[in-house]
Amino acid sequence: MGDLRQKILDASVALVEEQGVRAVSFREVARRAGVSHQAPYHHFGNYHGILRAIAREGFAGLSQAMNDAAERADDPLEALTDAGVAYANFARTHAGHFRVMFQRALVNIRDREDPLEEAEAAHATLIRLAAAASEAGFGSQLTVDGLTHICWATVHGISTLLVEGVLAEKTPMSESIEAELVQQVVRGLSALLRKDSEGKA
Amino acid sequence: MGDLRQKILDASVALVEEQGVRAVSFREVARRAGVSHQAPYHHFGNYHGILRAIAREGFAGLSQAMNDAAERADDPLEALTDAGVAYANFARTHAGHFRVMFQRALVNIRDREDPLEEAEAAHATLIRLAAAASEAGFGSQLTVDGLTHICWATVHGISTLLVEGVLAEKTPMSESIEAELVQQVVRGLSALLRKDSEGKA
DNA sequence: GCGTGCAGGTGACATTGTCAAGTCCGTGTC
DNA sequence: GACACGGACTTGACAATGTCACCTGCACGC
Repeated sequence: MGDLRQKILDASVALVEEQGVRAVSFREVARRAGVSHQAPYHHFGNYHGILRAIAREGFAGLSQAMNDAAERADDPLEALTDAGVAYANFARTHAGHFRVMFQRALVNIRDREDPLEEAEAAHATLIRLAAAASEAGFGSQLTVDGLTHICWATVHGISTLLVEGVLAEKTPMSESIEAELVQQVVRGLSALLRKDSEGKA
Repeated sequence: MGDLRQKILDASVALVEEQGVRAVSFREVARRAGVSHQAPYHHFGNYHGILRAIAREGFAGLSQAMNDAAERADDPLEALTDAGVAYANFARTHAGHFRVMFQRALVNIRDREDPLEEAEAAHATLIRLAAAASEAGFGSQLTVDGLTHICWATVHGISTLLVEGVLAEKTPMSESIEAELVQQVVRGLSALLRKDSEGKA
C-alpha cells in the first residue's frame, strides 16, 4: 500500500488551499494522514521536499490542461487563447498547487542541479503556442518575445488575482463569476491581438 | 526615539526580500533590531500585525507611485500606461512589500471590520485611470470593467513573474533587463489598445 | 539462516509564536 | 515633592514545529 505518499501530498495541498502555505506543517499533515510525525520525512526528505512535490504535480497538471485545450483549437491564436483560459482555470481550481508553484522562496523552479522538468515543459508549451501565433501574423506589432510575455503576464496576473481573492469586492466570489472573469480577460486580450493582425492585412 | 517600530518593519521587509515571508520570525527581526524577542509584539500585537503593517506601507507607496506617474502624462491612455509601468517597477524595487501585499493568507485586504484603506485607495486609483481611458475611447471593444481587468491582470502578472524570478532563464536578471521587460509588456498592451481605438475612428 | 534495505515509529533538541509577569522611565496631578 | 499611571521594553515559561539519531518490523535474495 504505497499510497501514504499521495495521501500526505493531498493533505498538504488541502491545507494550502484552506489556510495558506504557512499552515502546512510536517506534523500537521502527518496527523491528518494518521501517521507519526516522521513518516512524511521519510518520503520527502524535508519540508521543502513536500512543497517541491506539490509543485511537480501542479506543473504537470498545468501542462496537460494547456496542451489539451490547445489541441482542440483550429487556429493558432485560438489555441493560444484556449490554453490561456485553461491556465487560469487550472489556477482557480487548484489554488493549493498554484500558490506553491510560483513562489521562489518555497520552490526554486530553476535550481541549477535538479531543475523542475515539469515546469520547463509547461514553459516550453507556452513558448511553442505563442511562437505559432506570432508566426501566423497575430500581434504583428510585437516581437515573438513581446507576444509571449504579454500573454503570459495577463493570464498569470488574472490567475493570481483570483487565487488570492484580490478581485472579490466582498466575501468569496462564485465559481461562475470567476470563470466569466477569466473569459473576459483572456478573450479580451485575444480580441485585441486579432484586431491588430487585421489592421495590418 | 520612537524609531524601533520602523526599524523592525525595515528588518522584516529586508528578510522577506532576502529569504521569503517564511523567514520572517518575530524573534529574528527582534534580534536584527537588537531588542528582546517581545519588543516587536508590543508594537504590532502579533505576527500578522507586522505583515499588515508591511502591506500598509506597500500599498501607500504603490498608490503614490501610480498617481505620480499618471499626473505627468497628457493623455488618458498614457496616464494608465505610465501608472502601469510604475506599478510594476514598484513591485520590482519593493519585492519585500509586494510579496506580502497580495497574499490573502498573510494579509486580508478586505477584512470586514478593519479593511486596509491604503489598498482601497490604490484600487480606486486604478479604477479611476481605467475609466478615464475607456471614456476617451481606448479599448473600444471592451467594457470599462474589461479594460480595467485586462490592464490590472497584465501589470500584476508581469510584476509577480519578475518578483518571483520566474522569467529569469538562469541566475538573477539585471535591473535594466527587468525594466525593459516591464516596458515591453505594458507599452505593448498599451499599443494594442491604441490601435484598437484608431480602427474605430 | 541471515544480511540488507525499505517503511515507519520514538524520543530528543533548538527554535518559534504567544502569554503572563515583571522593570524602567517620563508625565501628569495632587 | 510624592505618587499614580501608562507606554516601552525585558524575562521566563509554554506548547508546537522541523530536524536529527536511533529503533522496529518485514519482505527479499542468496
